[in-house]
Order: sequence, then C-alpha cells, then structure tokens
Amino acid sequence: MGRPATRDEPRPGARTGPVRLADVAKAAKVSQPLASRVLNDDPAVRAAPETRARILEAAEQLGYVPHAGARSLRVSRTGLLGLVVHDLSSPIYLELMRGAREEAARHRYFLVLGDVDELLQDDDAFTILVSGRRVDGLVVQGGHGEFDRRIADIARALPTVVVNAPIDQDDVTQVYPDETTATRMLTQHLLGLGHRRVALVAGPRQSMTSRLREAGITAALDTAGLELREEDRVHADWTADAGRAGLEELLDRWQGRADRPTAVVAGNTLIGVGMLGAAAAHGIRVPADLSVAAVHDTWVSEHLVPSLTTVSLPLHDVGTVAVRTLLSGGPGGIRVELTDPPPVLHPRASTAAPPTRA
Amino acid sequence: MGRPATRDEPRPGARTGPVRLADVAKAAKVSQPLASRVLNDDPAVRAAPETRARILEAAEQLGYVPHAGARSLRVSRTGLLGLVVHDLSSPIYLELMRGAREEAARHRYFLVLGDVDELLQDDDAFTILVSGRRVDGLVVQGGHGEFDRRIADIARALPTVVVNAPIDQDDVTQVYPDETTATRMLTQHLLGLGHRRVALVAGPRQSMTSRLREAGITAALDTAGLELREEDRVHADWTADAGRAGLEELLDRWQGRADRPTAVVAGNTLIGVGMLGAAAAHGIRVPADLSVAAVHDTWVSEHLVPSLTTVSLPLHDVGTVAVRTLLSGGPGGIRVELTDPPPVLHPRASTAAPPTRA
DNA sequence: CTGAAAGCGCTTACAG
DNA sequence: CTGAAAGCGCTTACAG
Repeated sequence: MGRPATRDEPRPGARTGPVRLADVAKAAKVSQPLASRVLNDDPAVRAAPETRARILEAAEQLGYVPHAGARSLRVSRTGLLGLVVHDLSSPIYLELMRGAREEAARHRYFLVLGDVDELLQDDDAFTILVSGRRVDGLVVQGGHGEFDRRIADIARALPTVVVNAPIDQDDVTQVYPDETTATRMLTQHLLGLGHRRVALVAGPRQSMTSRLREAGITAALDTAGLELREEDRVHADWTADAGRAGLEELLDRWQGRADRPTAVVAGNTLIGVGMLGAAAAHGIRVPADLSVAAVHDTWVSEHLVPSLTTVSLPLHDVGTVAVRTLLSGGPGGIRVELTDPPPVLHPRASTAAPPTRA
Repeated sequence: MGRPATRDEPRPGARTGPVRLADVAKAAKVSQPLASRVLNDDPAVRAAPETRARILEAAEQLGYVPHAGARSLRVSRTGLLGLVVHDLSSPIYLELMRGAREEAARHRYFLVLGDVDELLQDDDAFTILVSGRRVDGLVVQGGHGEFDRRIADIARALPTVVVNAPIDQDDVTQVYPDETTATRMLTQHLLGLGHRRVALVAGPRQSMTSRLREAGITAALDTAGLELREEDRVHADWTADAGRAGLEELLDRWQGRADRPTAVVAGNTLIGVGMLGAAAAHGIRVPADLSVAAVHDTWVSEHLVPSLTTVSLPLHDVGTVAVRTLLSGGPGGIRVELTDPPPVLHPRASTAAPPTRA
C-alpha cells in the first residue's frame, strides 16, 4: 500500500522517469485538476464513486508521489522544519530531537538539521536555511549567547520556536521545561535523607537555565529554613571535565573543615558524571561521604558506579510541544513552561543519608 | 554579507513578500536570464563588469535568496540528503551524524532526518521521503535486519549509501569502519598486558558488525597461539542492560573455577558500561580481578569509574565519506572499508596486568 | 553573448 | 461540480 509499485515494463512510446499527476489523470481518463482534487481529498468534489476509485487506483498502480518541489512552489509550504541544535554531541538533546521528529512525522513533516555554530559562522548556510523558504519554520535550541541575540531577527523572517532554554526575547515563542521544580525535587530528596547543607556545581554563570535550576534549590532550602551559601557554589561548563574540576574546587575549599556540605547537586548529568570521577579519584566515597545528584536522566545514569540519582525533565515533550506549537500557526510570542508531565525523580545509589557527625 | 537585509520601507505600489529573481533583474535593469546567469556564475557570461556588479549589488541589497522549491522543480535537485538512522537514542551514532552533516554543509546540502523503524512501519512516510523526490540521496544506517532487505529496493529508486554496518547486498554502496582492526588492537593491548585468556560479550549473533569484531579478536589471539573459547563468549543486545546480563552470565559460568579469563572485551561501549556495573555489583574489582575493554569511545568512557579502555572507530569520517561518495555521483555498488584514519586505542584504568595466579 | 519564450509539476481561482 | 487556463519562481534550450 502506498509504496512505489515496481514500474511496469516500459511499453514502447511510454514516458520514462517519475510518474506525474498528468500520467495519473490520463490513466484514469479524467482531467488533471480533478485528479489533484481527489488525491487531496477536496471536500467539494462530487465525482462518481467509480471515477474516484479509478483515480486512486491509477495513482496507486503507477506509484504516483507528488513532486515535493512543485507543490512547495505552488502552495508555498515545504513540509520541512529546521531543527537547529548546538553541537550534536550532547546526549542530553537527543530526547528533544526525537520528540520533535516524531511530532513532525505525525504531521507529515520532516526535520532538516541545522547547527547553531555553523549558522553563526557561515552566512550562506544561514541565508539558505532561513531565507531560502527551504523550511516552513524553525525549532531552535536557545541558551547559546551570541545566537540568542540573533533569534529575534530570525523569528521575524520565519516562524520560530526556541526550545530548551528561555531567552531574553519577549516576542519569540519559547518552550522549555520546568527547571525550577526539577531541582526543587532533587533538593527535597536530599533534605528528606537528612542533609542540611547542600552544595552546587552549577552551569555557566550567564546561563538562564542554570539560574532557574539554582532557584529551585534555593527555594527548597529556604522552605526548610536553610540556604545555599555562596562558598558552596561553583560554576562549570556543561561538561564532565568541568564537573570534575568543579567538585575538586569544592573539595579544596573544604580542606580540613569539619563543617562542610554532605551533598552536592550537579547542574546536569555531564557535570555529575565528572563529579563522580573526581570523587573516586580523591577517595571520597559516594554516597557514604558525599551524596551526589544531577539534573537530567540519560542512558548512562543508572549504569554508573554508583548509579546516579537524577531528576529527568520531559525533553521529549518539549520537542513535541515545540513542533506542535510551530505547526499550529498560532500567534508568536508565547512562552510555555512545560509543567505537565512534571519532572521525575530517579533515586539511585549516589544519594543516601549524610554521614553521622564524627 | 549575504544575510537578509532588513526590508526597505515598502514604497507605495511596491510588491510585498519575498524578493524574486525578477525583482533583482528589474532593479539592476537587466533581463531575468542574465541575472540568473550572473548569480549562478555561468562562465559563458561576458557581461560588462559594471553590469555584473549592478546585479550582485541589487541581489545583495534586496536580500535575494533563490526559492529552493522553484529551483528544485527546474533542475530536479533538492539540495537535501536523507539521513536515516535507527533510533536516535544511541550516543554512538552522533559522531556519524555530525560527520555527515558537516560534509553535507560543505556542499551546501542539508540533511533530512529519517528513522528506520518509522520508515518500515509508515508507508506514507516512506513514500514521501524515498519517492517524493524530496531528497537527492539517502545515507542509511545498515545492520537492522528487516530494513537491510529493503535497502536494495530503495537504492534502485534513489542514490543510497549504507553506513556503519555492511549489509548483504552487493549492488549497494556501503561505507563502514575497519571493525576487525579495531578489536585486533584491543585484543593486542590485552595480550601485551599479559592476559592469556580473553572472553567476549559480543553483540547480537546475527549482526555482521559483531561478527567482524569477533574476527579481530580471534585473529589477534590466533597470532599469539591462543583462541577464543566457545564457553568464553556470550551474545548481548547493543545495550548496557544486556552487557550487565552478559557479564553476569560469564561470572556464573566461572563460578568456582580457578582457570578463567582475566579480561573481557565488550562488543560496544554500552555493553561495556553495563559490564562495569555488573562487576561492581558482584564484587569483581576492575582491573585488579578482571580487565574490561570496549569498542567505541564516547563522552562517558574516560569519566567512568574506572575509566574505560576503548578503541575508537572513525565514525565521523564514515559519515563524511558516505556523504562525499553520495554527492560524487559515481557508480553504485562500491564498498568502502575505511582504513584511514585507523582505529585509535585509548588505554585507561579498566585494563591492567592480570592478577597473579593464586 | 544575451533576451524572449518555454516549461519543470503542481494547485486553484476562473469560467462554464 | 468540473475543465481549461494561469501561474508559483526558477533555469535553459532556442533564436537572434
């Protein structure tokens, strides 16, 4: 069904090459417009059932598939959305990509892959993708400094949804997860285990995402009458290497101090993985000496040693909702903080009750 | 440069909407064909330098970008390639995707994302992508059973390159890494450390990739006068969970036996990660009791505890070469086993000399 | 070498 | 309701 039938043996004089609408019309002995309307389910058509059937059968048998370019030229819709991500190497955004792709497929749309850095550096690539009417809209990963500032320009030229990180552009549609609730849950989990002093290896200082995550921690601590001390927080890139360095910095600060945090939150899973490595390298037992918990649940979280306590954000749904919002054609400038489904806590072996004070 | 200029204030009577070639021609006071030829660097053009300059400037100032659909209709080239992968969740194929995307970008091509499973299940999606002249060619991830059998059909309709895993279709162009050399290197590393008996948690039994990897191990052992015993090999899916189960199965077999392997090779990094987890769970110290090494180097390899010895395959280059091959328009049916760059060994903490016999 | 004309394949006002 | 005609924006034989 629907798959390209093996082309019939070319009869002498038969046209070769892909099947066009004209071929279908001729085979079904109807006009080309009627064939078009029937195939596109035009409700205004009143063709006799048998005519209709003849058209559908001809299309089926010839393996007719409309030429995407021709249709796009006529209706000025491409059936393509651009997905512009930052550096394809991060495992964290795969879920978002999957969600976006699946939702796009549901609408018979395809996703074209773009890269933030390339688009910033290569004007031609930028122009072709954004101004070449190559795609009907763009899903752009926010939170990347220089690029964020250009997004408003892009949004003026093309329907655009920023995902993942809120950016400072009010007139741009944005979809992002509930970061604050996520870290609040993570912190409450630690408090529930008995921790009273919690440290943070945060993301970059300028990152809005990082700030939201910190807000969740602060809120949870505040409710318990506690606070996140300035000295218990370091900033890191969103990488394992930086996470390693971040924890080492904290360990340095704690040198010889009896009164120190018993748990550390990692700004994301990569940072968390680096922290586990640093802890092992410095003889800090997790969770006996120190509990570690991170934002994002990835394939590796449960297989680390010790397995890593995380909170997962609904990134798949962020992708889904972003594409749906884009294709809904509604007004721009909407901000959606995705609260449903909520973040999910995954308590694992890296968190436990704090060591009893010596 | 090249970026869409902010549209001028619309003068009364001015046409609104995107700039067309006709607008450029009019502004430069030349015919539309001449404008087209100059903008496309037609070498036959002998226009006066000032005419040429006028055209380029008009295009620049109006922010002209050719309509992709219109051009595609005319020249029957879309400027798009399909990248059909299996399940976007695997961290292993990100490198391949990056390589493919970068090379495509170099040729001003964009990548459209497809999914193997979806294409198998959704005839419409399949038809639109493959027969809709939506893309000029396809890079398809091989090694996925049912889909492999359909690839030859696809290749008949559209230039196609299979990447990553060789498939059993001689007339289809294929690009894959040198799996055998990779595992040979890994095994030689273990032999060099003094191991004499090496076990394997392999990929699925039917996987060609898995067979090639096993061949490399066997070859290296053979050269050293050793062999991979049947009892020292188990098969697993390409997942961490399966790797965990795989090592547990081996540990079971070794129960109470003095003479047992001192090193295990993991069919890929996910399996390796699962194995490290299983070892820790069962009190097997890595590398003191057992060395573990895996195929593929991912972001997490060096941050695991212990850090995981791996061999990295040039997946980035596989992607690059696949796209280049596709765009070269050469004949099909070529098989490229990528031997340059060669696999790279990353010796880390998970491998060491075998324990001295009690 | 350049311009006027044709046409890629489709959809949709426009007549009938 | 349906068919003949127009036209989306581009490139390229075809004349000049």
